[in-house]
Amino acid sequence: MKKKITLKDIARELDVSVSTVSKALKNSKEISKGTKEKIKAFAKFYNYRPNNIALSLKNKRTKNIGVIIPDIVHHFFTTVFRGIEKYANQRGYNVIICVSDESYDKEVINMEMLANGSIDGFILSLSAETQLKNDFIHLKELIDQGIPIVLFDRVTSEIDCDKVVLNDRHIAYEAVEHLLKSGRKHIALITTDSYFNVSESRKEGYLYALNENGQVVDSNLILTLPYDMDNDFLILEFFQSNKIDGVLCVNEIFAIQSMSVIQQLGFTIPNDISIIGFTNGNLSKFSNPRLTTVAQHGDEMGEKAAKLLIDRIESETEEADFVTEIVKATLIKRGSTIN
Amino acid sequence: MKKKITLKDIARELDVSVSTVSKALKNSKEISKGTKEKIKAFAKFYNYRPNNIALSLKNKRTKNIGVIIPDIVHHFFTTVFRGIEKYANQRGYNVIICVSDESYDKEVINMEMLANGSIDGFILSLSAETQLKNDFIHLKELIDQGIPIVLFDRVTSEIDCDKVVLNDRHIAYEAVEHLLKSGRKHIALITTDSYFNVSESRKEGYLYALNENGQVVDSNLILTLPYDMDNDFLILEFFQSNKIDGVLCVNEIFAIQSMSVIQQLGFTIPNDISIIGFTNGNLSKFSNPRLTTVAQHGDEMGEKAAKLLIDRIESETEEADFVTEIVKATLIKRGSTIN
DNA sequence: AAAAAGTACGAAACCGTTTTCGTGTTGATA
DNA sequence: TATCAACACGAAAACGGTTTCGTACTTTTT
Repeated sequence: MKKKITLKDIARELDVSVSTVSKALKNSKEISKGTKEKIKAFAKFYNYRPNNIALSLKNKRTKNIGVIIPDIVHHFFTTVFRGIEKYANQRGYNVIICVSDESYDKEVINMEMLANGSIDGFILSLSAETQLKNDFIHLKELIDQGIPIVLFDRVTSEIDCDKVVLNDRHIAYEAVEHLLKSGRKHIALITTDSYFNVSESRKEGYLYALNENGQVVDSNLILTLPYDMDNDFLILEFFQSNKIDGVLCVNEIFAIQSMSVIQQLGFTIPNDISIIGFTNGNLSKFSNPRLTTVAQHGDEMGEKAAKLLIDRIESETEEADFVTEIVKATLIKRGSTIN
Repeated sequence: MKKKITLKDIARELDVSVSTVSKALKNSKEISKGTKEKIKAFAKFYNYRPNNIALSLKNKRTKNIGVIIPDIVHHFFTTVFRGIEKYANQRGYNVIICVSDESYDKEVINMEMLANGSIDGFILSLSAETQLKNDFIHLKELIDQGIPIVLFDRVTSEIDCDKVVLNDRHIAYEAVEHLLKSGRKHIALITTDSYFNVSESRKEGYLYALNENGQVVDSNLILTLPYDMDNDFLILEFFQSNKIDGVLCVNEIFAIQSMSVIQQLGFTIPNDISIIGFTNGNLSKFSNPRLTTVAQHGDEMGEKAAKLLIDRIESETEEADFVTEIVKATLIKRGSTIN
């Protein structure tokens, strides 16, 4: 077993001091050419690599960023994470990830675990429970300690920090307009409980599009489903008891479930009923017909969030103003709507 | 801004030594009751938390584990990761994740970045390129340095370490038997290039099941597709030019693509052709008909891998023998086969 | 009353780096 | 020949903890 070699080991073997070794490896001009070469050769031969932990302690920089997301088995979050990881790696950062599981307590515990020196900053998307409780002291305390935070997607106006969000309202508007343009008259919305700020924004876009186009809003055509439950029956009932020719769903699963129910009821898509979903994941890509959907560009959100965070971590000058970056969603038109 | 408080700060304020503070907070009997209470109260009031980095340096234990996976936007890997994260957190470990992107070089770079003190051990699934090159010196070197490694799913016999794998061969056998029992005679296999050990095992199971049941193996009925490409046309051609009444696909995407092609060709599922896939993700759950598939129990694999790793990290006694744990897959029977 | 034992704390080393501040030696300058 | 840079290196502090060992003081034992 070849144990990792330290500066001290090199110093001992070469009969110089630790400081000389350190300087030689950093190419300091204080050290003579000969000594430098000798030390470098030795270090290379024994594959010396400085110990990250010691560096972190010295520099008070870990080069780690913490990511807290509500769920990892979820297409959107994984794409965001991929963007974060890719960008962070490019800048020499590693990513520690914790899953809050939509729980306030886990979010708090995870953040506290990491905040004691393990990371230089956080990127997070609020858990459902946190949004419901509307309690953000844990975030405030960390910010108060000088730890930078970037929120993405599920954000809150209660916290003053950098944010990355989707233009949810506008893209929902655009989606509904797309339905209207193909002659749809009875457009439904299938959404989640409104404590998700994203659902709320999408609903606003939906309502706005109807109003702008002189449609009356029928509240019966808005179905609010609990998050992540088995709601096939509710959806079935919804389509049975309402006259609907177009639907906007705030996520991919609702859209696929609706598609299944609609086909079960003997309607054809998109002729009888058009559907648009959110999230351009495998479900949308491989459904039959292919689902028209809103691509949220998670990778881009992740990269933007990571850039904001790392820039702030590395900024010497205190406190640039906080910014909110808006990622523009794209409506991907496929077979579930008439184009 | 309330900076984090250190032992030194407490010592200074309370006019005692750093060692006294440290001992008091650890409830050492060396310290008098009064002093302990005073120090604890102060620490609590100022919300003292020991610095993880300093602890890591002292203890030579980071309480971090490194996870290297080929892809994060992938149902199976995310479920494994969820299992790892859940178990590791329970035991007080954090998880640093790096994505190799199926690239050998990235795998090496990521591992080297983390190996210099950032983590206590690795859990990884080999990248496609690594399996293709069949080059594992990076793993060997780390093991040689005393860093424990656990391989899962995409493993290799070249490396002697703890492993967690699925009983791929057996479950493929079982899947094919399920098709045979419902009277299928012409069972196809859609698989990936054989440098993936898992695909190879599944193929073995397929062949074995046919042989055991007195079926002749028709090599035309084995379609090998490049990984993660657009192969709709190849699949179409495959079903057009062969008489097939049952298919086993080594992943979910191939299964869904096949389903789509089959339906496009006017066949009905499962009556004309039965399908079985691998991975019980959303695609399988929400397809039409629902896909009979092999549940790989990623969560369980992740938990097992994390347990193996942490046990080894924390084992004082050197070198227990390496084990290979086998997770039993389950065939989930749904509408794409006849039961 | 002297010796032994117990109590409560501090000093210092250590983990692996970086960095500041000497310091001894050499060669050049006045 | 005394003075002064320049050169090449080492000692030590610092990051924030833990832990071993020493010690002054008090209490118990003989």
